Amino acid sequence: MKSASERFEMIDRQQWKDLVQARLEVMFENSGKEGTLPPVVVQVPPKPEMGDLAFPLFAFAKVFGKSPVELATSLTEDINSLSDRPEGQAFAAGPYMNVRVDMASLIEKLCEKVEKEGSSFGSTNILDGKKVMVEFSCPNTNKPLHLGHVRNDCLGNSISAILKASGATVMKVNLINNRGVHICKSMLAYIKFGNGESPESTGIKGDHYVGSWYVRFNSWAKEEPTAEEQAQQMLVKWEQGDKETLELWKKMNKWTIDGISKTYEDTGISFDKYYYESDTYKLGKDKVIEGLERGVFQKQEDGAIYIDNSDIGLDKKILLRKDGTSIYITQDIGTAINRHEDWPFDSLVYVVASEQQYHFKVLFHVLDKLGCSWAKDLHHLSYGMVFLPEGKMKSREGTVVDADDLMIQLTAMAREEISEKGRDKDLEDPDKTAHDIALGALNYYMLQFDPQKDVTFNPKESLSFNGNTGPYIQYMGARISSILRNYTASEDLYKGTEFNASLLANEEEREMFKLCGSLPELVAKSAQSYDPSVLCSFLYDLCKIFSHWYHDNQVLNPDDKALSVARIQLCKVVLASLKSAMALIGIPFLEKM
RNA sequence: GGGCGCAUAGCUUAAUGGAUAAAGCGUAUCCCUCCGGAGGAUAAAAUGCGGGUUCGAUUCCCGCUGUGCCUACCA
Repeated sequence: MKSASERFEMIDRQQWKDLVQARLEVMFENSGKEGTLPPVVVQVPPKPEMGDLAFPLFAFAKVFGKSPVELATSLTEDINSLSDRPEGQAFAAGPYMNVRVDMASLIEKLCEKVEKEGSSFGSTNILDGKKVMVEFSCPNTNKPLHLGHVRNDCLGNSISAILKASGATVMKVNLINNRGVHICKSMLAYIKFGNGESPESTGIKGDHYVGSWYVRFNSWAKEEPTAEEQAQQMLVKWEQGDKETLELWKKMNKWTIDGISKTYEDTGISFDKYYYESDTYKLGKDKVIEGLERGVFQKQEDGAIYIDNSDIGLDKKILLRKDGTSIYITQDIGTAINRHEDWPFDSLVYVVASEQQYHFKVLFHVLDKLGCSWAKDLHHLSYGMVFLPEGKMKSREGTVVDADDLMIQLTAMAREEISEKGRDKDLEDPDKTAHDIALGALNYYMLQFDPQKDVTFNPKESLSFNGNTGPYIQYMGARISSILRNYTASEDLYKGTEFNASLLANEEEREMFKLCGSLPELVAKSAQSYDPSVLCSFLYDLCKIFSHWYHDNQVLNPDDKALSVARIQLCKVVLASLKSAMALIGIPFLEKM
């Protein structure tokens, strides 16, 4: 059976692979030797001039009693003598047999496909009919977003777009963490020292304003030993529904959420549904008790309910406190079950940092024990931590990279660069362009690495628009757009000239078509591995080849109309591929910049 | 202590068990009478240590060293 991604391949590797396997078997039979042949592997040669497909023959040397080099020679002869082989040429390359496929027909097919599919080029149907819920962001309402949240948001937003492009119906959900003792801390500091001020009266963005009281609490707590206790008492009052406490809580929550919403808006992040922890934190308690009654959980002597995880090699985990109140995992059990009842998903993806891997392992196991057949459909998209050169970011010590500050800084840098390059007069709205460039830089930076891996953010070195960056990608899009505008302006010159795909035959042109043609399988791959970085690499590779190519190859040349028309076709395919992939990783496309 | 990761050029990152380990930044040197130089070209520079599996290991296995996270009746 073919794997999902192979259905989108422009070059039919499977066909070649089957052919090679079949011919090797014939050769083996004719040799009269005994034994079984190992399976054929097909790979991509490391350099374009080595062809499009490669078949290493090392593994066959032993059974044939011949060197891989000899095998490559005879296999190549055999294959090239076949009249009904797929279009293309085989050639021996040391211990490999490589294949150069016939590009002209592939190019024509690809151009048609791109023309037909337009901005949806690259999408696939591997998840058709699937309902996928993606939970991400999940901020606390006691402080503004920092770089760690930004990685989460970019990933969640991008992976949702990628899943959608794979045919799934996606529900993006955010669970606002708006209760708990940490929330009470900023409230308490505000009561003590706030003097009734507000974001409006101080002109400070709401989330930053509340965050400043959280910081204030922590400095106060260093002098005041009862501070922590007072915060705890406030939480008790909150849980008892104390009117004044609730009112302040509502007011301050709104300040923060309004502020965070602005950040979302500013960074292109959106959700289909918001959940609030204050509404959901009690869910799950019944489920845990139910589990106890069914004997899948146990009760300690002091009354706390726990699950024994020794069957999966983990420690036991408390699920309900001895006083009967919920903890973090109790709530997650409840919300998962609740969500599945609300919107029966085929899959639920939690975008949460790797530090919570243990938590999710336990959570999924608990749900499985509770008899949720869909527990196997839960996926923790665990991403690595974002560190600064000095180490981990700490809110309390003020060593965080603030999300808003970062955007402001990037936007200012972009705006300055626009002026420096004298582009103001060419742009309709230089400020908006600057903002889009900042957004491109941010998203590309956050998504270019393997999500699993920790990243180090060096502010000085990371904030760049040159080299392997979002703006570089945007720039190539703008340059191609510019060429296409020039073409349109002089279209009369080229009227009546037919597109001839065989004029696009140099290595770079072949490479670009091959790359663009592989976009659907790359989108499928990024969906299956929950990894947008695949698309970042695609974009960068494509732009790099295009940059080099158009530096040496004039696209528009009235003296050679056929060549110009062919190259314009290439530009169109590249541009469509860029646009599609950029949309999936949140890089705004710019006609001009 | 136990569990889960990670270790590739000076720095930040790539590389389905296969061909000369790929880029960006930084460094050095070139290129605008050429569709917009946020560009292009050239150069120096790397698989932590020790075993194993394999025809072949950056990739898989074991040990060591270093490093990060988790190991709450916090979230």
